[in-house]
Amino acid sequence: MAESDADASEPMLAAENGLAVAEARSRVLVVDDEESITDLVATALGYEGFEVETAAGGRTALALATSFRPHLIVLDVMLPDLDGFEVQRRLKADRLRVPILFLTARDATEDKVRGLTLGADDYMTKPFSIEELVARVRAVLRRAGESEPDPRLVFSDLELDEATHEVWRGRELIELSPTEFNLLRYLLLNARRVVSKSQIIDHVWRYDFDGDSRLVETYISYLRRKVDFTEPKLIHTVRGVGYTLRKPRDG
Amino acid sequence: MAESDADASEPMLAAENGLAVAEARSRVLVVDDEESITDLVATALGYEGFEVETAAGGRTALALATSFRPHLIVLDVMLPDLDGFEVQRRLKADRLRVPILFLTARDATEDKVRGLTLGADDYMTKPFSIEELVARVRAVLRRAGESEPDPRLVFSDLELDEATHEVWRGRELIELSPTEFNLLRYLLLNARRVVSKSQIIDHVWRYDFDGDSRLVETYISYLRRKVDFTEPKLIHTVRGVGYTLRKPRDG
DNA sequence: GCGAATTCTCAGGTTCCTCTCAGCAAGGTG
DNA sequence: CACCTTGCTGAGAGGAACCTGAGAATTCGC
Repeated sequence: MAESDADASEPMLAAENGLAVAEARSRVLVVDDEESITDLVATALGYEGFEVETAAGGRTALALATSFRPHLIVLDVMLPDLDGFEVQRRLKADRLRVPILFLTARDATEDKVRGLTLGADDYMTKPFSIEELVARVRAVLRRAGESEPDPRLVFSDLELDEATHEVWRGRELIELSPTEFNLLRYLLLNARRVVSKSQIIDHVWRYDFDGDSRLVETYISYLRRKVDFTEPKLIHTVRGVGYTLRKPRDG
Repeated sequence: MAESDADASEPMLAAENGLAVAEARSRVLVVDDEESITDLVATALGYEGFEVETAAGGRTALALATSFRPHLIVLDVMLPDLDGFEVQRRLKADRLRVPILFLTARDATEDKVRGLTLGADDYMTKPFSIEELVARVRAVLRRAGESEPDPRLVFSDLELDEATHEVWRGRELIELSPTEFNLLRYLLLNARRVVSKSQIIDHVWRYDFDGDSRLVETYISYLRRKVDFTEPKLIHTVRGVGYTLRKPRDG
């Protein structure tokens, strides 16, 4: 009986699947007064391997900024006590240089938030999709110099660059709409694994989407036409279960 | 990039039964107001080696959550007192982080259940099949306990991967329909053990299936044609009793 | 605000799957 | 062997899951 239960000393990186290898866990602070939002974001980021702390207001956030020392703050602009910009100002005043990903209501913004994308900071409008949030968190950390995985997702001759938002099939550059891009990225992140339609909806669509999950079929159809027009076919239906990226035959 | 190499020559030394390695018994709490359901699920999970407790309502469930300290809760959404989501909310409020597998009626879903496949949680629609429930319970526990390698079931040169839904016989990739896949998984889980046709119906088909158990013969026939076309034959009939996976030599 | 791009809904068509049945094969028993 | 029981498998009806084109609704860019 070989009892090597200690630890799998062989990291055995999952072959083709470019799945998360042990990175030094980045700490993320999530600030929003709606608990459903902090829950959602914390769950998603926690599952992605981040160390997460949450706060419901600006003052708590400032306190945690010094004790938890996050590498990034996901910060709602609208807060009951101090608004997001005020939090940012005070952090700067305290010489705490930490990049911020702002969350804002869909309409309000435009002017105030513009200019944020210049520095290390970025912003997203609510409601957002989980996959997009995760992608931006990684992007901001990458810009800020934290070590983050290569923003290139590759499977067979299909290639997606998160930084430039370009997609290639072989030598051909493909134009995708935002949703198509996000769906393809999700499939690439889970290459070879079968993902169900509800998983897709949960990750790729905005969290307030309440339509039919059959919409996924339509977008798969779009993707097939745009990126899977050639052999080998990569997008496969697993009837009754979901979809998967897979090389046909002797993968 | 070279095509996939490696594997292939793996010695396949799971000669003996690739059956469940003894895990520290996980505790599962099953909550449903129909006793027939809790009975069914509790029996099945108990037989799979889980320590099981049941509750008929939300309040009892909450009480047991603290005293029984389950690793996972199988929770009906529709309950007489507190509904499933309320239970989830209160657990969170109490800082009891326990993953939940929700059970919902077949139609009701889509709207409220959305978002559950994000983190550790998951859901199933009623009526379900026992094997699928067990598979999901394991999947959720695996996710919650941090990633184990791909859940592969192996017997002789027959191999089934639950994550990618791929089935191999030797080097050949096999296409299976959902029911065929579930049946084969059940046989693999019970490798070398003889399972009767009624056991198969009870575990692999939805619990409200009321057809003839001779249907199993048809599916065994399909499986033989697809995965047992070569020596050594692995699927064997035990006349008057049932079926079993077995290598011809031993017996 | 207007046109264009994108997202989403819907329904017809298609493919594949499930399940039933019937006739034949194989094992068991007198 | 004759007979009976049990299992095997091909054929096919009906249905479920899926695909895709067309167009309505929404959002975006200017």
